Amino acid sequence: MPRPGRNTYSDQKPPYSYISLTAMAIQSCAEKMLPLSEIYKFIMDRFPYYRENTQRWQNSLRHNLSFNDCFIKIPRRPDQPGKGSFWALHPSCGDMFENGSFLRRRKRFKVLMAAERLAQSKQSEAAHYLQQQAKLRLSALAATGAHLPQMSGYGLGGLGGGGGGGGGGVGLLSSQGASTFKHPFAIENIIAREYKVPGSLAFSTMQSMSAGYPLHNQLTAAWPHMYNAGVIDTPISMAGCGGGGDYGAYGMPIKCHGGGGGGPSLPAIPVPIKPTPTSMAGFSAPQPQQPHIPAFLSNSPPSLSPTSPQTAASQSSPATPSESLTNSSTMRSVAVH
DNA sequence: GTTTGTTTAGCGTATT
DNA sequence: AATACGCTAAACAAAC
Repeated sequence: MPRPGRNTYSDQKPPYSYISLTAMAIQSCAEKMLPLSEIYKFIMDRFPYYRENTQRWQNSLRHNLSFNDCFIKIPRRPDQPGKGSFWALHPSCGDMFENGSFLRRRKRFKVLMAAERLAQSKQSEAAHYLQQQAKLRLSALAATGAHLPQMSGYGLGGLGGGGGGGGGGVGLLSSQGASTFKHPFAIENIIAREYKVPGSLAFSTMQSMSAGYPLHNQLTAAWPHMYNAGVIDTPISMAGCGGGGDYGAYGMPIKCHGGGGGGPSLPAIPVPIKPTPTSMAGFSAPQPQQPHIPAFLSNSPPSLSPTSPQTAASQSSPATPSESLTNSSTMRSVAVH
């Protein structure tokens, strides 16, 4: 894998797959979701290589978005007209690149019903598992959500030294606290390792990260009214992107427009775009109002990107994702490797 | 008309 | 060798 020079890939093709690039773009945005056009923009802004042959790579990128389960499509809200939906990362896709190569994933990410998988083994175990998951989710949400600004789970809370910290100890929470978590696709992690971390160490770093990230927190933050109104029942309610979430993964301010701070926003209802082939028929989710919280709070040491901040990736005002996403089969699924 | 999204297909490469 | 993954191309439909 070519090792690009510092700060720029010049015209060389970046050593990242489209999946990586897309994930970077999504992660760079405070809302952790971007419309396709913004993903394009991010990639072109950051990688000059992709300023040419746009039709070719953009077609490939779209293919990847649709084809790979690690990307979730989130429809726009009705009051936010625009083309296309928003794209987010599947909460459980964090360890796709466990082998440290962003050119080639360890294994293709696919969603599969956790319960189904368990049911394949033992029904009683499945029930026990689901009960435990529900408890852990409650605990994790209670421990983190009450204090964390929206982005704290992505290490952004560390920008201000505060933010999250909610901390550890409970269930899925690691001792390092949620505020230092950086999603594997956060560009700090993706690019920083290029310069900072020898491969093996980077791998362990990646491996230390859990297989997910607190998407639920985002969702809750994005659509607090959904929760407050009882449309979605959740133990936490957080501020929107105006509440400290104005920084992207690069430490750059990210404009959170539209519904960000408190604009009138009717939530679009994200739908499970990629229903798992194995349907949930015959199986009822244990706690529909208690979304799947992956072990996202298993933190990695904070890594600073040597790359200078460039552009605030997103100026879009995404439709805030809905809890229905977490209730969907998508959220009840697990990464299957 | 353009953009977005889905799907299928083929090929090359890496991994097992 | 078989399989998995990534990339590219293309066709098509839907939305804007």
